[in-house]
Amino acid sequence: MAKAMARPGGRSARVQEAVHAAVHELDAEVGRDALTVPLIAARAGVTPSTVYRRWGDLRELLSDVAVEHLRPETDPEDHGELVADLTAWAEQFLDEMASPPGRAYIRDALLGDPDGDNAGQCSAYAAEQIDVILRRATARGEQQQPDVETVIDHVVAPMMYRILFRPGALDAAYARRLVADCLERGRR
Amino acid sequence: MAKAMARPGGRSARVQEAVHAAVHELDAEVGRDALTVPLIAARAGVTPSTVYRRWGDLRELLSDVAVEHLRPETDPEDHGELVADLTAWAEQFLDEMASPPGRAYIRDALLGDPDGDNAGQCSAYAAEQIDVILRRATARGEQQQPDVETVIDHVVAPMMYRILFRPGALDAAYARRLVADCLERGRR
DNA sequence: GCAGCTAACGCAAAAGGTTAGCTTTTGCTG
DNA sequence: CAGCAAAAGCTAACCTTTTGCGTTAGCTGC
Repeated sequence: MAKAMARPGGRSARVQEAVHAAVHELDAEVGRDALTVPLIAARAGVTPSTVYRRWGDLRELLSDVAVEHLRPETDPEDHGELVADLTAWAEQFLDEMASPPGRAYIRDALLGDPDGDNAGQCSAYAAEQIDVILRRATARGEQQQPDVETVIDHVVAPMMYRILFRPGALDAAYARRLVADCLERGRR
Repeated sequence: MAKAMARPGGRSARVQEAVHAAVHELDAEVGRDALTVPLIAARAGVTPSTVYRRWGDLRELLSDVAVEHLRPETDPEDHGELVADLTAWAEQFLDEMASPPGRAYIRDALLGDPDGDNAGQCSAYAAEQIDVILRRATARGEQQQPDVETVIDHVVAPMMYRILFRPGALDAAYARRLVADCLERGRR
């Protein structure tokens, strides 16, 4: 997330946008590992010292950009039933997060984040999506749902843990199993 | 984890040890953020280029050192019963990992780890400890245990997820609850 | 609108970190 | 003990990062 700006409108906002755009462009052109602050600054039409003063260093800048990529663009799809909604969402989440670019964004977001704000934001995104799904189920009158924290602990956390700490492959079946276990838990 | 050395004995080993020792000393003296490759190299009696050639950059070196810190020193304590063993281990694990130095080591380990080897090693440490606890329970004749993967998914993963992605506080009660839920799962 | 104020940016120089080519040392092997 | 190759030393160029100072641009109150 962008740092709180004392002057949200005007030049500050333009600079921030230009820098973020430059990161996107150069990431696509030269690749994530070849990014440097002077390179990004030149593309953004800004001096390097501006970037250093605003973001501190390259890692914090990339962390900000990564969080933008991890923000979900739409609400989860409605399949008419809690199990289906949650399963579909978990499958898509795992698919996106476990992909090479997904892993890179997660790492960047966690990496350049001294106070944990960006990481907290990532978690909040997932929590919001889950909350939407659970509220929908409530509106339908479905009973015995788990709460958001339970879903995070038993569905999101295992997937993220494996993405970060386990080299191996992850498939949709794993996501389905986690969701099934989690819902069964609430019914027993 | 140290890179595989073509010549495990002799100078290579001495250099590696000197550099690791220098990191430990300087970390204590000047603090984690003031560490630089030239500084570490000077303390280790080595030229910077040696460090760059062996480790690539500072982050990979710190990642290696962090994994050493995260290696458990002893087997988990034996309390005579699976529930007690697992609960005590989880409480201690959470306590260590959620502490400021613990978080710093986790971040360092994940950070300078292009291929995920170091992160995998961290996960393997936890898996080994859990395996010891479960084998003990088997030896006692306790039935209906979860397997290692289940404990990782439902106990380790939630704790690590919250440490990494949630700014908030974590207490021993959370660890106890996760263990209790996990064992109950196996018994239903 | 038009001063006055200050945060944010540009510029440039200095300091420090990183890389690369080449030489020397060191440990293994026959 | 002689030959070989891996690893470390050395040095110089390169790039990144920091820092101080002058300038611009957006707010605020009149």
